Amino acid sequence: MNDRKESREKALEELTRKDILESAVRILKAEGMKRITMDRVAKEADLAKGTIYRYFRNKKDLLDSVADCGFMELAQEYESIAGRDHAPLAKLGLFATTSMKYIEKNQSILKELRTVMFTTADQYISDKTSWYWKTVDIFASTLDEAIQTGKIREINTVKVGTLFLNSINSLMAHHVNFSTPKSFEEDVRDLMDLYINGLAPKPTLQ
Amino acid sequence: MNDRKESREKALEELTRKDILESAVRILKAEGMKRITMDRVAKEADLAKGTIYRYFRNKKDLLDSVADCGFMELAQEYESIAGRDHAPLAKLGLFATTSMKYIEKNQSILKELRTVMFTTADQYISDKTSWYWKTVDIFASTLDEAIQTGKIREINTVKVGTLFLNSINSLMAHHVNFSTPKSFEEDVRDLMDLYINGLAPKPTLQ
Amino acid sequence: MNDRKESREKALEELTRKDILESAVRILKAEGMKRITMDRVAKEADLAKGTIYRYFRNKKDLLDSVADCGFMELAQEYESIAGRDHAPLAKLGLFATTSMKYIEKNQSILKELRTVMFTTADQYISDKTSWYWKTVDIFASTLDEAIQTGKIREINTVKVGTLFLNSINSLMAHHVNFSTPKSFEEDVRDLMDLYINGLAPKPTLQ
Amino acid sequence: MNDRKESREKALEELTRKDILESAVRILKAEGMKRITMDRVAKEADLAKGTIYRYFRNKKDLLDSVADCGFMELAQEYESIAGRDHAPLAKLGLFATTSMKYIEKNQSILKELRTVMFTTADQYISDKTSWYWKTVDIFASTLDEAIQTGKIREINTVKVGTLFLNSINSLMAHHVNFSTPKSFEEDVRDLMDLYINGLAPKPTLQ
DNA sequence: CATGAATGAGGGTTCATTCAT
DNA sequence: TATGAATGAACCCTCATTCAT
Repeated sequence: MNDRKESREKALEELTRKDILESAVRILKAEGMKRITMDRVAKEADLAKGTIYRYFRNKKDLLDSVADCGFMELAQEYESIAGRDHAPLAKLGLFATTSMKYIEKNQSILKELRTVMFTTADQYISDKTSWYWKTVDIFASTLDEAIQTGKIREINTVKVGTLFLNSINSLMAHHVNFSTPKSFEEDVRDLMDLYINGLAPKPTLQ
Repeated sequence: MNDRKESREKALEELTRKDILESAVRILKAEGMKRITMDRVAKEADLAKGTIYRYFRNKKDLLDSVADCGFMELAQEYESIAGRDHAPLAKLGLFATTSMKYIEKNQSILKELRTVMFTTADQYISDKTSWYWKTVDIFASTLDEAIQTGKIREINTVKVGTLFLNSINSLMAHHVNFSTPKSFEEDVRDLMDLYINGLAPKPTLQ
Repeated sequence: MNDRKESREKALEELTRKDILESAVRILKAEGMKRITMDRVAKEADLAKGTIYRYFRNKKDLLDSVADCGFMELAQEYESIAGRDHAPLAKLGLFATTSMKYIEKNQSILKELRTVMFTTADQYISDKTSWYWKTVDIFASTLDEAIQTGKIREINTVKVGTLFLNSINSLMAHHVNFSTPKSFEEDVRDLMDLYINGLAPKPTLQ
Repeated sequence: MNDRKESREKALEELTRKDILESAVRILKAEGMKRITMDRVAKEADLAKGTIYRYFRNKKDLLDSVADCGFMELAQEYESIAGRDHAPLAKLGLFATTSMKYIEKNQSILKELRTVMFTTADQYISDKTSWYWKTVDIFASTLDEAIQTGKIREINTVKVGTLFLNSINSLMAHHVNFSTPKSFEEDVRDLMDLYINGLAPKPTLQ
C-alpha cells in the first residue's frame, strides 16, 4: 500500500518534472535561449517559481536537461534506425540524412541548443550516460557491424564514431547558417563518400 | 613631424587596445568566460571602466575580439605551415599535430573559447573574413595542392576542408576533457588514416 | 475566504505601491526631481531595488505616477468644489483661490512637479484620462453651467477651460517664484475680472 | 593697439561662443534635447570637448543659453511687431498669430525647448533680463498703448501681459500636440475675443 | 509541498568633467 | 589657449535564488 502510494507520488513527480522541461523547450523553440528565465518557465508550466526549484537544483540544472532533452530526441531516432534491418553502411547514411531532416524541422531549437551544447560540452563529454556518448555508442556499434560483415576495414570504432557525429554536427551547423534551397542530399553523399573511400586516389584507374 | 606624432598616437592606441584584450584573455584563462565583466576587465587593465568603451564599442565587441584573438593565433600557425615546403598530405598531418600541441599549451583558454566560439558560431560562419573561413581556406588550398600533385582524388576541397577543421576541433575537445598522459600522436595518425584511406576494406587482392 | 485573502493581498499590494510612491514624493520634496533614482527610492521605501520594479514597470512609470499623484490631488479638490452648491462664477473663483492655497502648502513639491509636468506634457495632453483633461472637463462643465444660467455668453467652454487652467498655473508659477508675503487674493480677483469683463473699456454711456 | 588686439580677441571669443551655441541648437532641432551631449556639441562645432568648457562653465550653462536663444528669437519678432505702425489691439493679435506661425515652422525645437523652459522656469522668471520678462514687457507696453488710446480699460498691464504670454504658450502647446490640419486662426480669434470681451454676456441684447 | 513577493548583487552603458600635454 | 584621452560616479534594469506563509 505504502509502496503503491510512493510509486504514485514518484510518477507524479516525474510528470511534473517533464512538464517543466517541456515548458522550457517550448520557450526555447518559440523565443530562443536567453528568454528562458525561471519566471518565464514557471508561468509557462503554470507553476510557482519556487516549485521549479523542487525539481531542478538550479537554472543550470534545468538548462542542461533541456539540452539533453533536445539531443536525446535525435539520439532516439538514431537508435530506431540502428534497430532496423538495413545494411550497416546504409544506416550510417541514414543517420546523416535523418539528422539533416531533423534540423530542417527544428532549426530554431537546434540553433539555440548548439550554444548550450558547447557551453556544457565538458559535462556531456565527461558524462558517459549523456546523449553524446549514447550517440557515439550507436554509431560505434553500427561501425562494428560493418566490420564484422566485412563492409569496412578494422578501425577504432569509437574514435571514428565520434568523428562521424562531429561531422554530422558540422553539416548541420552549416545548413542552419546557409539555409540553401538546394537539398542537403548532396552534402550527405559527399560525407559518406569521404568516410568510405577516403581521399586517396582511386587505385583502379592506375 | 605631424605624421610622426600621429603614428605615435596610433601606435599607443593600438597598444592600449591590446592591453585591454590581453587583460580580458588573462581573466578568461584564470577565471573563465563568464567572469569577464567590463568592471573586471577595467580593473585588470588598470583603466577606468569608461575607457574600455573608447576601444571596444560594447562587451560583445570585446568578446568577439577575444575569441578572434585566440583562434587567429592558431590560424596563423596553419598559414605558416601551409607556406612551408612539405608534401601536401604531410601538411594536413601537421595541421592536426600543431593544433593538438597548441591546445596542450593553451588548454584553459581554448576550453573557454570553445564556448565563445559556438555561442557566436553564426557570426564567424557567416563572416567570410573570420578565422573560421581563413582556416578553411588554408585547408582547402592544401587539399587543392594534393589534388594537383595527384596525391588525392578530386573532391570538393572546401567541404572536406570544413570537415577536417571540425574533426580537429573534435579531437581537441576530447583531448581537453580527457587530458590523458598518453600522447595525442596516435589520434592524429588515426585521423589521417581515416581521411586518406577511408573506411572501405583494403583491396587485399592487389 | 479565498476572496478575503485575495482582497487582503490586493490591499497590501496597493499599500506597498503607495509606500513607494510616497517615498519618491518625499525625495522630491526634500532633494528635488533629479535626485529621484531607483536606488534612492528603494532605500527610502526600505525595500530592495528589484522590488520597486514589481510595482512600477520602469522609472518613467514611477515618475509619471508621482506627477499624476501630485496633480490628481488638486484635480480632486476642483471636483469637490464643482459638486458644491455655488454660483458657477463663484466656483471659478474658488478654483483659482484653492489652487493658490494648495500651492502655498505644497510649494516645494509643486515647484518640482512643474518640471515633470512639462517634461511629460505631451503625455498628459495626449492622454484624455489624465489629470489635465479631467481638470479641463471640470472647468468646462462649470462654464457650461454659467452659460445655461445666463451668467456668461456662449463660448467654446473647452477652449476657455484650457486657457483658464493655464492662467491659474501661470499665477501659481509666479507665486512660487516670488513668494511674496502679500496675499494672492488680489491676483485671483484680477484674473476673474479679466476673464469676466475682458479688456474692452466699460461702456460708460450706459 | 593693445586695445585693438583685445577687442579683436573678444570678438573672436564671442564668435566661438555663438558657434558652439548654434551647434547645440542644430543638434536640438535635428535630434532632440537629450541628444545634446558635450561630445556631440564639440563634434558639431568642430572643437575639442575641453574647449566647450572655456566658453560655458558647464552643461547646464550651455543648455540655458540654448533655451534663451530659442525663445529670444521669438521675443525679437514680438519686438519687431511692437515697433510697427499698427493699432495696439491688432498688435496683440499679431503676437499670437506670429507665435503660432513660428511654432508651426519650429515644432521640433519648441517641443523640446518647452522642457528646458519649464525645467529652468525659476531662472528666467527670476531673471528680469530673460526672454520671459522681455516678452512680458513688450506685451505690457502694447497694453499700455491700448489704454492710452482708450482702446481698453485700465488694468495691471504686467499681470495681463504675463497671462497673455501664458495663454499663447498654452495655444502653442496644444497646436504641437494636436497638429490639426485646420488653421490656427480660429484659435487666435477666440483668444482675442476672450481677452477683449470677457465672458460676461453682451449687454446689448438685454 | 507549493507559493510568489522580496531580494540585492551584478550587469552593461553613458557622459559631464578634468588635466597633462 | 586648445586638446581629447581618461575618468569613474551614477544610472537603469535583470533575474537567479530564498524563505515566510
